[in-house]
Amino acid sequence: MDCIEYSGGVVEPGMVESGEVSRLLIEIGERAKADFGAAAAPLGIPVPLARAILLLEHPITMRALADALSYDPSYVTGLADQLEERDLGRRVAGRDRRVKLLELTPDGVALRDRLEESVARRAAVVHRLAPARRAELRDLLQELVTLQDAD
Amino acid sequence: MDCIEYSGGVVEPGMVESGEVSRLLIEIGERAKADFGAAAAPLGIPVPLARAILLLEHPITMRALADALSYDPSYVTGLADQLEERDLGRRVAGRDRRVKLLELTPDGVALRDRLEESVARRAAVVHRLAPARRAELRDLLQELVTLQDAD
DNA sequence: TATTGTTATACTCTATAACTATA
DNA sequence: TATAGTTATAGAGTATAACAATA
Repeated sequence: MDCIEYSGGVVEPGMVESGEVSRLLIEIGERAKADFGAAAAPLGIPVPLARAILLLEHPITMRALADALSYDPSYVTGLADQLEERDLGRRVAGRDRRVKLLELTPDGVALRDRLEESVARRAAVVHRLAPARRAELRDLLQELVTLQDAD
Repeated sequence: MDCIEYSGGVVEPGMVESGEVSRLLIEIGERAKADFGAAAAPLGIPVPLARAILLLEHPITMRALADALSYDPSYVTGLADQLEERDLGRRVAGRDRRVKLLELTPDGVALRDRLEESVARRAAVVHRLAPARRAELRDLLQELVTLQDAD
């Protein structure tokens, strides 16, 4: 037969590799986050705020930002507060008066550029891969995001 | 010319993609961790402990475990305590009497099997990928880990 | 009734610093 | 002197629950 016996039951082929891939994604995600933090720290920006800033290329709903970052909306309220305190971003009213759009100030845009550059320069984990392999990886990750967002 | 101008300076080709890949790795890593947590929660195991258990296929030094998990050794002390409290693992003396090996008890091994099965089954993020693509991804991630461990 | 965002709060995760014991 | 592990503690990160306003 084509299945694998486990003490807990029977698993379809392909599932075991899924577990392996999950473990690797978590492990490498942690390392990537460490690199990312090291790139953002000199600019005085903690990781969650830096992640938000990079997503603010266009104005975006607080809720949409929460979804994109996989954060609870209540946490995004705090991030938006920090952006305003630092004059990096502001809330603007949407047409539906329940929603608030978040957008970067000129200072925020400038910081975002510096952040992008710093992150790209210090992406130690990724930088070791040969360019062609890096492109393959980007395509796979992009596919993964797209597949999940389709739900 | 072959370079890209940034407000902060000039960046070599390939670096920008590195930043993009870093961002994707963090984003997907978070989603993978959420799936992982959902798989471990029914077994009563928090994420950091679950990650440790999956790495304990063979007895391993506390320091080696810390490195593999990218945790500070002081944090691994706490994880080892939790394993012992739950009778899932124990510390055993090494030949060098400074080091302690961590190994799973029979209960720990049983739990590890169930954990592996549950994680594989509920790896929602990864499961959407076609098997061939999944294999490519695994190879790339494995390459990434190997490259970094070579330092 | 469902959705957006906010507040207050508490919990989980993780590192730092100072220490002990062994090498 | 350098390395493995521990202790105590503090800080960052994140979610939960209850709520207000709008749809």
